[in-house]
Amino acid sequence: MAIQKPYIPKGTRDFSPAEMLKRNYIFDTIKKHFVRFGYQPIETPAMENLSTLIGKYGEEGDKLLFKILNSGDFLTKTSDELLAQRNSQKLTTKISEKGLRYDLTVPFARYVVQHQNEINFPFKRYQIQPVWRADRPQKGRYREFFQCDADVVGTNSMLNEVEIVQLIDGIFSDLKINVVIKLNNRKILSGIAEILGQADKIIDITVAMDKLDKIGLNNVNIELIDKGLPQTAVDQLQPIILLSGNNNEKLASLKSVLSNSEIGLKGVAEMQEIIDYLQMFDLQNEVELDLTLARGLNYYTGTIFEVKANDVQIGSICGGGRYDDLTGIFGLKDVSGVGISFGADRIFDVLNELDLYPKHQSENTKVFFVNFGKAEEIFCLPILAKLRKAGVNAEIYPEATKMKKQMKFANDKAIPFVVIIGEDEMQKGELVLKNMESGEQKFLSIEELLIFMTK
RNA sequence: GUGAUUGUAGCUCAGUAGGUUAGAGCGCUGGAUUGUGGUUCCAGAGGUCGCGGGUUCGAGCCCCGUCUUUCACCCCA
Repeated sequence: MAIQKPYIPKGTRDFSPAEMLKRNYIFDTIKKHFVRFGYQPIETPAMENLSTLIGKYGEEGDKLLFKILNSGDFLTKTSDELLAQRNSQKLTTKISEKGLRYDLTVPFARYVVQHQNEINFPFKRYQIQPVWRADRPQKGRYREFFQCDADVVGTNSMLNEVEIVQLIDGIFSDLKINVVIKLNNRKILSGIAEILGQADKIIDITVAMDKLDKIGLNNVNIELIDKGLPQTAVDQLQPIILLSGNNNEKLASLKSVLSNSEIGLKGVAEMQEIIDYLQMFDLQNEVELDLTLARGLNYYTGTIFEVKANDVQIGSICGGGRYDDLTGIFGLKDVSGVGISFGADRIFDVLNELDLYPKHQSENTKVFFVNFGKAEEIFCLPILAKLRKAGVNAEIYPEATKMKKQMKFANDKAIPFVVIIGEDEMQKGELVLKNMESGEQKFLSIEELLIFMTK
């Protein structure tokens, strides 16, 4: 058989032990904060029924779903007529019934409906799992990536939004990434469209406004005209797009601009409540009310969150919002929820670019024993057992090879301490502990080693 | 999905106008140093030039296809 060069599918990646240490640091940090706010873990299958997924992410999203072929000889059950049509979309529904999940929110909605009688509402759940999108890969964009979601359903309180901002702030402070936390409210956007007399064009308006940073005001206006907005409405929109000042000033202006829009005022009131509450806390990162923030309008109905890293050019690393009726499509009405999703892979890229990882990863081996032979093994193994029992990650080289090779092994593995026990040490009842970073060595008794490694 | 772009040693990259035996740095292996890694010195190993086809006396280099990479748009974490 011909030898084939191994490779992995487009947009996917392998992660080495060193990379996994870094990734687990991210996951552990995020998880720690989720738990601290009372979120509980769930997991859902990698694949869902296509009927669960299709139509939830818009037309674009449907195209990006990975579909799984049915088992068995499905073509024999397909009519010649259908095959002759060569209509991929139509054929797909006959030969594929399952797909890989596209995000964690829709599977969560499905979960809530399916398990509604077991769930204790308000239900706070977190979920850290991979999702798949048949997108064309580019920077910060993969076909398989992890999302870390925290959502709470069954409560309308703005307290949830306040806590989510605290959660975001806590996580990125811990990861040492400087971010700006952007907030907006879909109701405010609706109000703006309403006072412009363009309620039906809300999506076009917000999508265009969202590009302000990227393409500039002129191009935004061109796009608005392009989408059929009258010049008068565009003119009326200008002061809103360019709204400046601090959050309270922005809210005050909005309040007067939106005075004739009930929904708009509701949005302003919600935002005001969140901003007021947040003033009680000493947040590490900037919180900014940004009217040009649009995001997934597919299901968001209230607050919208988005987080951007200040020091790295990459898409948003975290985003979410409130949805009033996510579970409605699965038959459970009036369950409001709000959630946030951390993009672990982009956070990984940001941390790599800024090299913000802690020096020593707690998952790594802390102390390494050089192996000199049988007698030394017998002497060392009980010490290793004691260390491990005390919670110290420890290992011994499995063979009595050249010391140089063993030292290099420990060095390559970034192990901070090496214990050397040969004939001399066994006789004297002491051991040599080498600090691999400073190169310094000292003699210790076994008891002293245990105390040193566990402190 | 649209338009570009990339691929040569484990990694980062040279490779002249198409010419005989494809190079460097880092890494790797061994030695200097049989109880000391990370620094230094010496030596060595390592290549279907992404894959398939074509043009040519001759292709890493030119042409076509394909896969992959990166980027913009769309959209998004």
